Amino acid sequence: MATGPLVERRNPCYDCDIRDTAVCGALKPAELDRLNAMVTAIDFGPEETIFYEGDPASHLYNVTSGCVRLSKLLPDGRRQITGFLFSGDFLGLAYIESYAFTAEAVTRVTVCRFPRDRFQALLDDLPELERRLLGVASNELATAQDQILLLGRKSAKEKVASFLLSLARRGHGRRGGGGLIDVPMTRHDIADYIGLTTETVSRTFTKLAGEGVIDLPTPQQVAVRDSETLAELAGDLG
Amino acid sequence: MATGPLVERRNPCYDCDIRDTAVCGALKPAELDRLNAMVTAIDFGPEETIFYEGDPASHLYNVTSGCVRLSKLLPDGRRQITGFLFSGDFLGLAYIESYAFTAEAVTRVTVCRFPRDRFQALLDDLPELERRLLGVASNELATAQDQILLLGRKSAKEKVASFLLSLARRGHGRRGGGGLIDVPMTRHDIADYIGLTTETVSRTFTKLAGEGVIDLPTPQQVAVRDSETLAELAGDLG
DNA sequence: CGGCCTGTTGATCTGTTTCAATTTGGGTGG
DNA sequence: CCACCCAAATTGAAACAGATCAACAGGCCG
Repeated sequence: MATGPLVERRNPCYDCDIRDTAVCGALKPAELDRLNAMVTAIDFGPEETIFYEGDPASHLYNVTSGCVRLSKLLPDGRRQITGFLFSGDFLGLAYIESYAFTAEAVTRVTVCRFPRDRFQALLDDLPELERRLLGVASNELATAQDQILLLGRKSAKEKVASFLLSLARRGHGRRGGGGLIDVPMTRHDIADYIGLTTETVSRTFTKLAGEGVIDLPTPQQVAVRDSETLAELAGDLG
Repeated sequence: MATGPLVERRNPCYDCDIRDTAVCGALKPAELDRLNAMVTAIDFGPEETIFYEGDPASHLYNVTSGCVRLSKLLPDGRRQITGFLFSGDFLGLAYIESYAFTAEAVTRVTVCRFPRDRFQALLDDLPELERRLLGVASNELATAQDQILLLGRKSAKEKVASFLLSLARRGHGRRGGGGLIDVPMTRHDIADYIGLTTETVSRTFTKLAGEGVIDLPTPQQVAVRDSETLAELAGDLG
């Protein structure tokens, strides 16, 4: 399980695919220059670690492609995945000295990395950016609360249905079109995200397929057959 | 279950107990005047509703005394409490049009209420305040992630231990001193917070008492006897 | 070609829920 | 002041969802 970046690139802002959707979208050209001057684009291979829980929080990140998982560990090794990030998602939003979770690449991943102190300084000059960050934080909070509802009160089937729906909505898989969901993470990752075991996740997928709600062309692809029922199973929106 | 404020008071900022600890602590006297001009202090009795999930998010709040619970409902009535708020806690942090959860008074509660639009306008002029709000959001996010870990991966006993520790740390009960924790919420509330049933919560309390980890002088008071063991059970800090 | 990781499926086990009383305690009206 | 009333809490027995233990299949890489 090697860690460390595969590739580093300077001045990536000017040909950024996601500039408008990410926090940087708030910036005027001159401001973008300032941001660009402090950013490094980095690639990570699957299973590589971006940072560990407890590391000094020296950088902020923006995911520009791929899928990242955030996780926390209990002393005995039990793992909880607190979130999956996709292209456009912000990472490292925390006014604390060290990261509260580990961030690892699920697929091949590209991130933009900003030194925290310099980003902070930029924030002082750009209330626009800070406003945007507050919006990001607010969204993440709402997402976290949906996940709390899921973990605390939903059955295995409801959890899986909710998970698939959120993937369908957020996962920027290229094939996102006709109800075909790209599932880049393993059953184990999914289990650690929705508070189940690998076996239960697998069984639930199989059962949903048996009921005609989904198809499983491959383990990494889910075709939604009956989105009506899937949404109903999910209970709420999430 | 009557709702509605018991008492309203204007210009409450000048004799505010918690001004320094709350977000308002960032303000200079002249700025405090502006805030004071838009704030109303409101009292709620136990079980009264401050706002409902889905209501237009017209106000922001600061809890100045008592205990508030935030909850979400599934269509069939299952409830998940997403958090308890105490004196000094901010409420309504959400850049969205409607509240994502219901807020209800657990005890008698006093809140300071700000109209959202006017508060927003104040924010435009006071980057200091916005910064502070970002800090609040960041803390809430970290707390939410701890709760996700608890809900997804901890046993009933670990959940209760973690809950008690967080109460001991956050609950501003006057008697907070010598390991005596004030537990203002019912077993049912606790259950809906940590993803269990009332019965399991009750049994777990009893068991912890039987093991000499805690004492239960009354259902609303927990005396920590062996904080070492309690912390170990909680697993992490949370 | 062989080994390994991921996923699936089966059989059993168990922590927690569910269902069902019973007890406790605080508030109220006589 | 006391007796009653009701909600909250506790305790017990039975049921169940999901975990655990175990075996096996398929795909990918060396």
